[in-house]
Amino acid sequence: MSVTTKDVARVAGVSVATVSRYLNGHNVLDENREKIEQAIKQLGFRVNPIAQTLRTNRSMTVAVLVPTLANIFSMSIIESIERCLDQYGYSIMVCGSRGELAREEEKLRFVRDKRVDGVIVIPVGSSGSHIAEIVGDDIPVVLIDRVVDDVRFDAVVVDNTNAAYHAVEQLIIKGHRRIAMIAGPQHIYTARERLKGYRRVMSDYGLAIDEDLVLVGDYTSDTAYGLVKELMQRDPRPTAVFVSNYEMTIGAIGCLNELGIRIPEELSVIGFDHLDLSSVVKPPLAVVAQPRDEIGRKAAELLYARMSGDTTSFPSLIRLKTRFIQGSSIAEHKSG
Amino acid sequence: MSVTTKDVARVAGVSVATVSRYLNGHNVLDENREKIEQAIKQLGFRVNPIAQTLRTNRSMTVAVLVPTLANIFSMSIIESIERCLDQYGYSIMVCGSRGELAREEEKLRFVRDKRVDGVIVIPVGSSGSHIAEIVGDDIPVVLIDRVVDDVRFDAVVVDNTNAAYHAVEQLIIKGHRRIAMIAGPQHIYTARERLKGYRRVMSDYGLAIDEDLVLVGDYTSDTAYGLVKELMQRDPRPTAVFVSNYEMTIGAIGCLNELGIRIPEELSVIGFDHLDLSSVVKPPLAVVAQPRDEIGRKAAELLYARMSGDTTSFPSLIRLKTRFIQGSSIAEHKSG
DNA sequence: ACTCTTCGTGAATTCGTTTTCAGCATACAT
DNA sequence: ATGTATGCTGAAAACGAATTCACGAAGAGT
Repeated sequence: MSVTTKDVARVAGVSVATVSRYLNGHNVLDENREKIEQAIKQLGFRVNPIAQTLRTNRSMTVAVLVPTLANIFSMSIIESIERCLDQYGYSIMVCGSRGELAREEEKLRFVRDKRVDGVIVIPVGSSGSHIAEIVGDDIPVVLIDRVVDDVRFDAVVVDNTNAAYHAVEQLIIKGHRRIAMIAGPQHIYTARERLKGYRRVMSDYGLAIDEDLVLVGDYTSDTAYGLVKELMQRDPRPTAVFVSNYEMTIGAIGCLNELGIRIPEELSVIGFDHLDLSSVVKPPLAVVAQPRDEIGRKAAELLYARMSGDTTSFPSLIRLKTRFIQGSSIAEHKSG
Repeated sequence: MSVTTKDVARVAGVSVATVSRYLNGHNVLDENREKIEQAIKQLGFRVNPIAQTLRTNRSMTVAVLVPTLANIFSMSIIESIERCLDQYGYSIMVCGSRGELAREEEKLRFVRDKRVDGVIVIPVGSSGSHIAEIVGDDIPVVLIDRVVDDVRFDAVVVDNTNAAYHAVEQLIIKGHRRIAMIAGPQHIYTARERLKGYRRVMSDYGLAIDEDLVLVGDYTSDTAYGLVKELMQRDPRPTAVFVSNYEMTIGAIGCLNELGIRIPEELSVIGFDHLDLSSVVKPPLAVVAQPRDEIGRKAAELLYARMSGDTTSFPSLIRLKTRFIQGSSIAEHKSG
């Protein structure tokens, strides 16, 4: 059926061992090299990566495991990982955990059995013991976006706390006092960190936090829509709001548009993630932008280093900076 | 190192053949079944999928090959494919062709060598002969979003021509005559189809097409930004514009906002794709929405059927309907 | 001229499964 | 009692590569 090293060996008049050595870049007599190259070309030989993997336990594949594929954050990251690892000859296998621990475990077992050489994962929970247990020490792991608190892994994250801190600080500087926050689900690392940033800056500026203005969503657009609706019924209303992820920003803006609330005259708004947004919304939205490409690239580079046996400064926590995009959605607030 | 069928066989006191038969659901003496199950549990045995693939040439994996990973269209589709095939025990391997034919070929060869059981691809060009040549008849292929004109493949697409037709028709019905279109690159199937729809409806309504109002972009946001800027310098200006993909819609809206052009008072706008957009933009944008989940699901189901040996009505072309979201970005035009 | 390395080689084994094939029961029909 | 289905079994041969090992032919050193 398909052409194997055995065929190549036969045609070239050498043994399969020599063919194999040639393929793996070992030394081969020039004479044999030529005959082998000729035979390979003539037969259209391509090495069978499956057989290779069975024998060597290396697959030149890394797994990327994320809670959900269909959001811009995951996708940009997957794209940049693919681009980066492609250069080194690695391909990627993507899996969705759908935010379920059981599925995360199941997928990890699956890719381990598939002999992937490395794993990049956005963990669903704050524990990583199951990850360590499943992939063991054989397979390098790099966490993205979130860290776990019980196992030491390499990780690439952004400085969520500072990002939130600086964003809210902008509002404070402009005179806002009643600043609301649409927070994310507190079982998710980034959501906790961002809320922490909010609390910290409020505290640092000596502002009391009205807990009625801190609404906890679930990182989805629909829920945020409802929360903002609820928020705008507070009396007195907040004069500004910080929304802490992309999907929720979408929902929030949609709601405000529908309520006919003018930005920033009636409400100053800072969104999160996704640059496009800031230009599409009128007025241009101030947002916290994550360096998505860089996250993916750094994670891929780090994983590649680990897969190549480089264990320098393990575990290394790479914390990237976010960027604040000014926009025009923040108004000066004449304090009262 | 790892525990194999041989170990299971030894512990259970049967032969590896019997273990294999048990694993593949063949008949086995109840007595042996019990002993094997016990041994498997005791040893924590997991079948090695690589060895399985080597032997059977089946990997329970399908490849998804798209021009770019990092856009919402690709990702939604990949997500729904993953969800669907996950049920059947298949996992997916995603690859990006970056719109380059050479890379598409290279990736196809790669996944074929990896013994994927099926391929779902958004082809970069309008020819599919290289696809047929590389994957041959062994591996089922389902095209998505675009069709090729030289080979018959199963395909799942949307009715781009009608989508554009109906969208522009809305504008015509509201009295618009100077209707601009931001078209996509004409080497891409969907872009051609959408432009065709525009031309057809204009012709059907007996409207002359001002070629100065048909600007061809490259499906990217930045280019569309420039094109819209150019467009608005036309004299007389168009009274409406139809933008024919998501990224270009982003760029167009961004530009219009920046120019301070009021929608729909000064310009009626219809965008493309991505529901979120219609709510975030003020006023809510009229858009043509593609049934992204359905595209992915149908493609996955079809591929699954093919992989299972069902060749009913091959090749089948599934053409899905788009949905027109009304929005408030279209004004009545008092014709002059 | 002699041993001692070094280098490239081929035969054979291995990776962990599935599958073929003959063998051996047992059950059934005659 | 004999013959033939039927059902399950284990030994062995795949699948296609990498690797171990012993070996022969050079080259180096004395």
